[in-house]
Amino acid sequence: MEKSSSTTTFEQHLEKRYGQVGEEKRMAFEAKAKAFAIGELIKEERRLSNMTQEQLATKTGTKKSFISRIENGKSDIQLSTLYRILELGLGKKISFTIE
Amino acid sequence: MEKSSSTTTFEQHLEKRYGQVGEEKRMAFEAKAKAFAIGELIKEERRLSNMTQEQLATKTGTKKSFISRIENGKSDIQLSTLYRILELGLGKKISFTIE
DNA sequence: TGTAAAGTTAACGAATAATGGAACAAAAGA
DNA sequence: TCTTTTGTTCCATTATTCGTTAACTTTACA
Repeated sequence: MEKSSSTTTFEQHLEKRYGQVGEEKRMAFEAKAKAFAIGELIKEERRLSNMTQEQLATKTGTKKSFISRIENGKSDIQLSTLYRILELGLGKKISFTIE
Repeated sequence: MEKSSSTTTFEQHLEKRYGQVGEEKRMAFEAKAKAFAIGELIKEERRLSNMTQEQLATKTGTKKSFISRIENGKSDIQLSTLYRILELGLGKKISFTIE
């Protein structure tokens, strides 16, 4: 069920999570859904690394409560936070694709 | 000189801008350099779209001064800001790759 | 050259992310 | 079931982005 490594567009995440919806409705929760999608990605990677939220938190110098909020898309995090979690915490390389 | 569309890792951006450097030195300015790299990406895309900072700012509901700060890596922006600029402002789709 | 357009920087409040702690809920194991 | 681990939510405080104006610098071009 877990993907081991992936390129995931936000649209794909939306699709996977909410299914096909109208363009208008989509716009409504897009921002929230995107934050959620990033969180989902982090959660997946963390689990693949066999880490608890607390371990990830310790490694990135924060607390498990913060990790939880991020994974559940409840925080509009800064780019540096994203890097810290993914690279420092999970040892992953992250890159952007713009098209 | 301008790339029309691209997948760019932060490392590639670092290489392009600072050349090969020692691992320790790199760590020192990594965060700053990454913010800068994102800014560079945005600047490239904006220029390819033949827009001024002011036009981009208007389109995304902010001011040119803020766009300038972002493009020059002086602000550790939030994810929502990144989407707003790239998608709403420049009509680009952005996706992440984690490896 | 001079002038206007485009871009940069500083400074300021307002909004909000980041942080830490604690209490609670859910999941996993014995 | 009981116990422990793991994860979630809430609260208060601190730190920083965001939005904005204004002044300054650089670039473009007649």
